[in-house]
Amino acid sequence: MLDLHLIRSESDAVKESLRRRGLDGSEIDRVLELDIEHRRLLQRQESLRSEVKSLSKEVGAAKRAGDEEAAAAVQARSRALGDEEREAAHAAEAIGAEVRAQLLVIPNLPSPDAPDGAGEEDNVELRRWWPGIEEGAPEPTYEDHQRVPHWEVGEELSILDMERGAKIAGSMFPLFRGAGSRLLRALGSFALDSHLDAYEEVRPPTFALTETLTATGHLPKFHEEAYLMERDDLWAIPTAEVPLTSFHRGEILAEEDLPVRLTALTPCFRREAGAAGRDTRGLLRVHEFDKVELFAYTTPDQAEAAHLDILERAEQLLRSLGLHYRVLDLCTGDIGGSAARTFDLEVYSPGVDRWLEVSSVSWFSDYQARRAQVRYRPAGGGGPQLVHTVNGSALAWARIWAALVEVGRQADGSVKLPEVLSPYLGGRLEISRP
RNA sequence: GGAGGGAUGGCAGAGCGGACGAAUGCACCGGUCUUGAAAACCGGCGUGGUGAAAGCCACCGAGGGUUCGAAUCCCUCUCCCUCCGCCA
Repeated sequence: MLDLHLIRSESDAVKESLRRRGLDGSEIDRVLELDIEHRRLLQRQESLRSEVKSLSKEVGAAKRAGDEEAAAAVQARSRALGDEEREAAHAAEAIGAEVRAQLLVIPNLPSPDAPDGAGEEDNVELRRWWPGIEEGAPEPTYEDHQRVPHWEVGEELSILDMERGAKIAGSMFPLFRGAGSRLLRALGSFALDSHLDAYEEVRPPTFALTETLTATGHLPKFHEEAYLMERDDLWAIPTAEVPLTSFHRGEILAEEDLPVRLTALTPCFRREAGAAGRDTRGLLRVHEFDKVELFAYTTPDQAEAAHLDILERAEQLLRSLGLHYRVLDLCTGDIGGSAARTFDLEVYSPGVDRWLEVSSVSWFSDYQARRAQVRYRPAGGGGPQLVHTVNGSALAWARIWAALVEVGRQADGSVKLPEVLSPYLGGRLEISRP
């Protein structure tokens, strides 16, 4: 969430910044209004409280002096004030809760560097890459045998079985089998191994508490998007960003320990509630998929470098897999609520003739850190400061799987996989008809 | 799942109804001493809210309650430890 002090002192600048996201500023006015009332009530409560406390001390002193009569008199006064104080406290608490609820749904301020725009169509393509581009190869065109959607390739080769997935869990829960299942596992291991030079591998829980999803900004606003296990009040994580952001929740880190870099391979669960009926085929949009996440807690000064490091690592994975991709700089209208700046990576999928989002690399400034209360003690002294958080997918593997089997499809229907995966596939880089 | 024991500042650990935001030790930061360091000694050393400031308020796992007054008493919950049962 945003800093309430900043909203008070720079309300016009905050509104101006949020206007770039298409907000009209009324939510800021609402917070300011509530905040003024909250502080008024708080002051009243605190002064009553202060008086009760000093009277209580008088009672103690009188009793010690053996003056029971005086003690009883002061007690009576204090009791009356105490009742008043309780009322004031409830009033202050109620409106304080409103302030917090309102703050929780106000999105982050976009970075000044993020391009302006209203929606997806205004995102800025920064660059494209394809195999051989460095040697001057032209942007690839694709053969007819590559123009087969992955769900058909998957069925032909018995490596993806959406029907059985649906039988087990309902539609949009994929089931990989045989060489397809092994390919998915290979991709995850390959990605994790690629980052162990700088990132600590973590295997976090797959379910998380409400607080944990609130810390990243997934709650309260997007509760429709996440699976909830009501009986135990646990949410299925929509991304490893959720548990990783809470790894240090409520902690104060030493500046010397920053940046803290973590990576995790987890399943990700999404209800896709707003997307009913769209992209229902194959792996374009599924309720469960595996993803490797790269994550860092940083000082504000380290954030940009950490953000670019994750972007570079995600791109490097795509290049080593030989996939045709593009990098988008998301416009202010398309950036997620918690982020200040986001780059998306999209892979070209010849079988469905679309660019598929396989990574989203975001800088959250202190927005999530404030919600999660993750701070660091500056080495030069002074009070604790909020860290910055950055993260990015590296990568969303179901969609990569889809692109690989389409791009790698040969004229005879078999699929050729990239060389880098050889160690993870026992040297079997070809998938052919069973 | 059953039975017990815990949770206090960065760490360890006292306090168990009034002068306690909290003893003491360690760690840490200044200073004295020293050629320098160590030791010793002196001083400092939590977080947040509110206020122009002085100050005031909150926080002893979390949430409720009792009381003039709660770290301390009561209730609920969470987590940790020990033992038993069950289990991949």
